[in-house]
Amino acid sequence: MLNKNVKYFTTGEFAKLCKVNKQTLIYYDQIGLLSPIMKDSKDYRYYSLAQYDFFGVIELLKAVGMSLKDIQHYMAEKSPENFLELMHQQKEHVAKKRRELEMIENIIDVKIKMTEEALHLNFKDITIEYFPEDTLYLSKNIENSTEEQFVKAVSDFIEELDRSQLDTGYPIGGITRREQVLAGNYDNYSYLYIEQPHPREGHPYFKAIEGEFVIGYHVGPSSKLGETYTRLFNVMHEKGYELGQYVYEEYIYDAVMKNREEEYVTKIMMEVKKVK
Amino acid sequence: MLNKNVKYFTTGEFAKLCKVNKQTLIYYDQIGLLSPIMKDSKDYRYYSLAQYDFFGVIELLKAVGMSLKDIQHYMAEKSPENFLELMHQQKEHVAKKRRELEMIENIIDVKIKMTEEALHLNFKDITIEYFPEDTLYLSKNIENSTEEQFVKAVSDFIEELDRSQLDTGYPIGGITRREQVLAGNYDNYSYLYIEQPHPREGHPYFKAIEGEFVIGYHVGPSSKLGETYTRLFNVMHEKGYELGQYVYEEYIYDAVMKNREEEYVTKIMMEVKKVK
DNA sequence: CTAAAGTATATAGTAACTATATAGTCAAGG
DNA sequence: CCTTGACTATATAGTTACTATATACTTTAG
Repeated sequence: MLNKNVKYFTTGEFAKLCKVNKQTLIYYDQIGLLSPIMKDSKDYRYYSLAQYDFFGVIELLKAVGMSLKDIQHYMAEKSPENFLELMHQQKEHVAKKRRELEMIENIIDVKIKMTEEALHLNFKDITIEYFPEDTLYLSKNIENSTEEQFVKAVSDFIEELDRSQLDTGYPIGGITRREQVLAGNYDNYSYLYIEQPHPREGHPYFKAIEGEFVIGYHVGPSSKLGETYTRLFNVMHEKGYELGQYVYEEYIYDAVMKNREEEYVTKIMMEVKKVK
Repeated sequence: MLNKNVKYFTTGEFAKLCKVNKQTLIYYDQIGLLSPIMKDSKDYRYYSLAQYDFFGVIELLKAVGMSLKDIQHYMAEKSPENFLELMHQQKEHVAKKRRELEMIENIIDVKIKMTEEALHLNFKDITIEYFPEDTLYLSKNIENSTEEQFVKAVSDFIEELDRSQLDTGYPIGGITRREQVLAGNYDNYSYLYIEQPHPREGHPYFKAIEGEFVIGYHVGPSSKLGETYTRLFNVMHEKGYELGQYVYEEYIYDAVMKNREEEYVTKIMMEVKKVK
């Protein structure tokens, strides 16, 4: 490269150039990945500027997730052809990682939105709110399923979220049919769901109907859900509403809760309509 | 969350759900990061679906680069406020990492382009080519610099490339003034440069002039550059050209070269103009 | 009732550094 | 010339976040 016969860098200088620990260069030398172009009689290491380019390639390959061992193997039989192949592979790989980061950015936005909402929340309030139409991704039907079927359905659902990148950062919720709720079977969900603010083509989505919902929060174990449902029903009747077709339950995000509160909080959203 | 009083997942089931090694869950339990909601008399672990959400947050925080220790510290004093702050920090952080990946994608494209060019190259050929105007980012002037000044200039230049994200994947080259070349001082560069195919605002760029260039390759140590320059001058004169203002030298990328070729290859691009 | 598949603990190994301890080298100032 | 501080070196141990292995107990399917 430049003035390569003129000046060498000591380990310290070269480490500074490469922005790594001096020990890292010594380590790379030890494993034979990048050895100084020259060592003097006192075993002092000297690097050339050309080796900075070489280090740059190591950094690039590391950045795309290759192990030092793999990098070393590649370097052992490098050729323009091999390098091209490697770069084409890694181009794909990096693009995938970038898309993953973009997903994470979306998830973070969702978490922020959800947490901000949670901050202004009083778990004792029961409200009636209008929700616009909302797109949900549903699990297969799990009504009246056995434990095993339920576990399998959950696994499949989560598997599908992963494979199709449908994990939006929203919590996984459960949908219970009106009839089950009225019979007091609050845990007998018909579907699991996850909200999809930006639905994509090619998936069988479910549209939650727009309309009015009675919203309340259940604090405590699900065995006592009945008490909260009773409170919700009371408010519902008072205000002149009757139960719609589905009830939606979501778990309020654990990582957000204050530590000492050991209790679970479940958000309950009941579809309702005015009594005629 | 869902049916939380109904069904627990065994370590194996939960590991499958979370797509991690079973041992990883045991490890998380050991360090107290994520312990099963319940252990039976035989010390079998049982996880709830709510803990899957919790695991998801751990994954998210891991994905943004937090250490398990930091995650643990956060979890020890989690609150909506802390979580919000964390998410806002990490949003920035992730965006930065995404931009880094985007840069890597660009660099990979450049490497592919360069390597494909190198594949069709015969180092013995000397050609005359027309180059359109090209934007370069230059180091400070290093003509007649001492060794120390040179090392400092290189460090500063690379530092600046890093800080301003000007590392495009193109090699770092050197520009020599016509007078130095004619005097045989091929190593006395006036500037270092790196090509900037997508120049950004706010940087003092140098425009390499468009025009015709004599292109040749020097194989071997820079001490023998003179021989190659002589060949280039011969071709230049034969074709009725004279030397322009600057000569550009680039090192042909080491990681691309076949392993057994120990020699350095330098690409030399001489600005030339027709003799009147 | 046995075999396979699952659970547990304990321990060691891994990658890619990173830190520490000890010792030799060199350049600058008194 | 000598000392001091900033370098250099090697050797070894520690770190993180797993991962693998060995051994033993438990559950489940045929």
